[in-house]
Amino acid sequence: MIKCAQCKQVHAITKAGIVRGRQRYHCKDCHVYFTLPEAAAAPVAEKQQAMPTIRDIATALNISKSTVSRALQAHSDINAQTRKAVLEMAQKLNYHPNYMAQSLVNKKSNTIGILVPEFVNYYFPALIIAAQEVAAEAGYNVIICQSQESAGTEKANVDVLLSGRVEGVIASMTKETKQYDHFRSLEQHNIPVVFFNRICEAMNTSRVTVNDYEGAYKGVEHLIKNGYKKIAHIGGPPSLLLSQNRLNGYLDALKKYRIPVQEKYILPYNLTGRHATQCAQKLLKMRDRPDAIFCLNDICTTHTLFAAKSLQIQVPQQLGIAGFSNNPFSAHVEPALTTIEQPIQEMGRVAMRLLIDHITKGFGKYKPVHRILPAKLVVRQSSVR
Amino acid sequence: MIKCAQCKQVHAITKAGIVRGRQRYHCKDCHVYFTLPEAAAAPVAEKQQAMPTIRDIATALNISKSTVSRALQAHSDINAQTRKAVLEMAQKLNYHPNYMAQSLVNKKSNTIGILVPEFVNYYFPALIIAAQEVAAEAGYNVIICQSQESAGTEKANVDVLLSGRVEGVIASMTKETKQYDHFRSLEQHNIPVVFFNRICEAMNTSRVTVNDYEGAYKGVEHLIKNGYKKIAHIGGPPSLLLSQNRLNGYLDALKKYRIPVQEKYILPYNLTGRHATQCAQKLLKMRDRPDAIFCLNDICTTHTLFAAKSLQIQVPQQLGIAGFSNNPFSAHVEPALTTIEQPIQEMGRVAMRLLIDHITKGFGKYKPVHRILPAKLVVRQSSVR
DNA sequence: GGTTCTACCGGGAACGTTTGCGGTATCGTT
DNA sequence: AACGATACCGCAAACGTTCCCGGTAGAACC
Repeated sequence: MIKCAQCKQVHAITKAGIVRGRQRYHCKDCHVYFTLPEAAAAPVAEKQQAMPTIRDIATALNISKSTVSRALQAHSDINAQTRKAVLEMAQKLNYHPNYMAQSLVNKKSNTIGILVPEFVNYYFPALIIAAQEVAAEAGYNVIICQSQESAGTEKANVDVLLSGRVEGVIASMTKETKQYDHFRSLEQHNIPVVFFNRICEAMNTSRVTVNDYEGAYKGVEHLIKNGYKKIAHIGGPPSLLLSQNRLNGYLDALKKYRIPVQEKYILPYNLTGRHATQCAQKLLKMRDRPDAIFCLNDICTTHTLFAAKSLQIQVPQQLGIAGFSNNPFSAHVEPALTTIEQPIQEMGRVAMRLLIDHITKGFGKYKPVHRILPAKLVVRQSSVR
Repeated sequence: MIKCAQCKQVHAITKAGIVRGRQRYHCKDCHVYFTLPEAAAAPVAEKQQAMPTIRDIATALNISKSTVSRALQAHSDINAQTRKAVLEMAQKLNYHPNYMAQSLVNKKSNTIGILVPEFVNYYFPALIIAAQEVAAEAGYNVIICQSQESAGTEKANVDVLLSGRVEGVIASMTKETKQYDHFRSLEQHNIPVVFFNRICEAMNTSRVTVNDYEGAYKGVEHLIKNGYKKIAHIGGPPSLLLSQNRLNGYLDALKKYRIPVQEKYILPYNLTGRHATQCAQKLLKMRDRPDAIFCLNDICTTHTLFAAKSLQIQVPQQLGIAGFSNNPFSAHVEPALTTIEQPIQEMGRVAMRLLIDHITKGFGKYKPVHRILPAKLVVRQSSVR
């Protein structure tokens, strides 16, 4: 129950925007706007005196702050002695330059945005950390945004990145994103974007993906060569390019080996574990049951494996399964999963390196490139009988 | 080969500090300081014109920037029409407030530091992402720093955080950190710190750990109750409190069940996979071989398992093993590992929530708390015969 | 002794915000 | 008609930097 800051009443309060993360309220009676006082300036006031500035150094040494600034930057026309004195005083006062003030005047935030749909799976966290690492080496901080598979929050996240004045963004789209205005808005502000994994076809930006088509092709080919003949595919949301590419790899492998495509064997799943299980069960309970399933990813493969086990279907004897990603657990389940290795960390590093390259080269001067990392087939027990 | 920016010679160049992440050089002949030109101001200049400010909105509407600022904040004494006009113009110009300028005047960075030793294992990335998530919900960005198990870079990282004017830090120490001046310096600047996992005993800050002692005790007790009698322990670096606590749990469990402690059965390992294997082999090649090993973590347990397999030692018949952490793969190796579950994500969330609580309460007003999350025994095949 | 050059330093504007304080209409009241 | 209250808006300082421009001292030169 929020009370008005003035009349102390509750009844006429409405929310009125958010300022710097804090909810702002409006009292229709008093016509007054206010935020809750709690996290007010109290701790800040204390903090302030503790943080010295170049001005403090300057007055302590009785010189100007211009000189201090230059001394700290090792600028050429500063006497060695004064420079020494400044550095010592900075040390003594425990001075730390204020990055935000520097960024403001330099018009350079040293910040890069990372925009991903979710954190629940192993994939994105691992990639983010790898990307963050190369950003840090290049002197950049990162702002991490999670769109939670919602196009709306994705848009809001781009606003945050814009306000943070990020110098570039690496991004992976939501599965429901169909409007690209927010990404275009980055482009308009000359902020380079590199898409990875879930790329945006409509945008002419750099991209890094794994070779989804080839990976799926190899996986299905492997199943065929191991004698499986009725190969199903649990795929991904058709909106994602990677789903399409993997599906095409699946289809072309069948075509190549003259295996007729059965529509009923192709199921798109919505990337949730529940649905993966449902799809697997649906396939496995068919009268004309497939004898192999190629899954979109290892999460899906694992659910398929468990579904098969609970239906007393032997893997790999009665059912061959293979997936995509080579998640860390994939080698350790029983039987171990055949999969297409996706170099997660490497993707993150490559995307970040590309982006930093674009940033330093300048927005106008680079040609977008599409880096396709090879997809390697890793054969384990789940597909070999 | 760096050439002087002036004389174009190479011989008299020395490094002279770093400015905003870029190496600065000094030519002793020309007495000139310079940085490499590449990443210069060129792209920035383009970027500038594209980013509107409140001034742009003000001139477009022929009002003052104060009014614009207040309108954007939904301040009380702004006319509804002008406010509407401002918001529309902001929309039209694609305005985004500059967070750095706001931070500068508000003396509030809305940033939190995360300081961890490494990214190679599953543990820290998972925890970071979980912590970042709750920070984001509260309107904070994070700066992630990796000390790479080096006390020196840990210190340097704290400087970065200080310069970023972070409002708080969650941290996990390096295994070699013995000086705490850098953490004290955070304290001096009234920046709250919450340690997790690898806590700093010397500092009176909040802490969140898993109950290491109890976990180890339960694990060893479980081994004893399953008939193992010669139980070894591959522990961690003695410098870390968690190593000590787990060791004590191990010792007390033995004591409780009147099993004599054998010094030779206790090996500290340095957290690398190689060394884990070495320790396991050393134990398993003893004449008086232990019949069970309790490991510091599941990484170590896995190496121990593989060492046993390669020595043809049957697990769990000839050797019982158990570990700590419940890594995602632990359930899937063969045999599945008995382990002490460590709620990683929960630790990250708890630490971040505690920190934000401290920040909003104000530095002076909170009492440090020690949150000890329960350690749950997860029994699987590796320890049951 | 005047001139030029070099080495070094300071003043002050600028970056994009917020906000205290003061100002000016407008309106109702007496 | 004079007054105060109210509603709304602008001026300018401040946040902590960087950097252009100018200034001054001493040295070197003719």
